[in-house]
Amino acid sequence: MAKRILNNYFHSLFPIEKEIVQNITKTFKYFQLDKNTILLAKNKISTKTYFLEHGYMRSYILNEDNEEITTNIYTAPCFVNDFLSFFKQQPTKETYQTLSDCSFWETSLENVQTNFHNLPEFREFSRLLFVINYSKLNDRMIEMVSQKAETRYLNLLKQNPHIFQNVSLKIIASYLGITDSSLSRIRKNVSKM
Amino acid sequence: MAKRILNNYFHSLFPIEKEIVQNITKTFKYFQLDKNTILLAKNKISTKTYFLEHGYMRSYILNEDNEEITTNIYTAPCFVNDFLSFFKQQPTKETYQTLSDCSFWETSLENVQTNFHNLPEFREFSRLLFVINYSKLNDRMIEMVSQKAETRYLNLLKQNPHIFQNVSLKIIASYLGITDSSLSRIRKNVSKM
DNA sequence: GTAATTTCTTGTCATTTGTCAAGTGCTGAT
DNA sequence: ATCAGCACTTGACAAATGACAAGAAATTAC
Repeated sequence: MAKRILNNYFHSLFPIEKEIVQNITKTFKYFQLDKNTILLAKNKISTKTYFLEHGYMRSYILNEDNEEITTNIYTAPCFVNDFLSFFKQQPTKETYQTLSDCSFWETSLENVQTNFHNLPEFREFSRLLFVINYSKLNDRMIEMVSQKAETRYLNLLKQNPHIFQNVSLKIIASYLGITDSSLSRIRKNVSKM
Repeated sequence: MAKRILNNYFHSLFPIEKEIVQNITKTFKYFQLDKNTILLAKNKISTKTYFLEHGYMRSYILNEDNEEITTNIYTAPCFVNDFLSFFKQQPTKETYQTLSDCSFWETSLENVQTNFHNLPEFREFSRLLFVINYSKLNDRMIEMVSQKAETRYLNLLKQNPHIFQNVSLKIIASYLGITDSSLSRIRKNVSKM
């Protein structure tokens, strides 16, 4: 499998030499998963870092009533990592599941550590990836506390329209922090306007 | 001013040699701010990293109705950073304000960069700090989407009772994503039980 | 192709939270 | 000492969202 998409992802984030990217990605291995497969289960320790090349994924937790709360929806191409589990080598609280047939590139914690210590460019890249993820999470949190469900729905529809063709409304609803009934009503309202 | 609290903070996070910590913190400068002072204003670029030694702070944004939404409440001792602004050198969306008289240690981006490149232990520390912050933010986000206001209030009261003695209920309410009226009613309800 | 399952919508009603306005009590400036 | 402003509470009502159940539509399994 060609690593074109993986390599391009590095270039899209910040300026970096082709040779360095190839050096970083040479340890990445390709694999595929069918729809509705668990990539990383709750309570497991993440030992790999994953790049989602094609497809859709989500992470979710179970609340006290054993309902699945979708914490994130991933649209390829992107990295899919449980930072806490991966870097602190502790069990994850979340479950990572494919929402469509997916293709991935993975590499081990050891390879990441090696690159991190040997390649300043990889450190820059990792830091940037961290910061971008942190920032997205912060934006999402601000959205959750300061905007009503309809606004959050409209923002998601605008920023990520594809997921509405590929992810069930029930999952999107739990990502928005509402029930599927409420989302259904909001969609009805919006379509009337 | 003695750097005891600052130095101890490093040791409390992970095992690290005393000499290395002293090497890291030798460039930190001490300063104080009165209550209700802006540490870092919206649209400014953060050029310093701050360690809050004593006191309480918050960060907030303005929503479309120009209401202040508290994004974070900081209880000393802790680092107070706008990661995105600091590491990408771009304007911050948030304003950082003291909620009590505060004392700080600060150092420049250049010093952080130098330490980051020269000291593997500092890289580890930074990564850990980042992962911890990311994880806290993720937990908060999950709480916001999956629990009702009363539960969020009770959790905050349990995890951080001090802030109720030091931060106004209006600010705490906006941190919890509700109005001050609602928080007042919730408190009344809870006290009845 | 048919049955089973899942997804999505909708109705009814309850609960939570917001909005606005008023009132009380505290604090700080002069 | 007084006044202005702020923090907090409360009441009345409105809006948003949830809970539950039923049914329609789409998808999946066999």
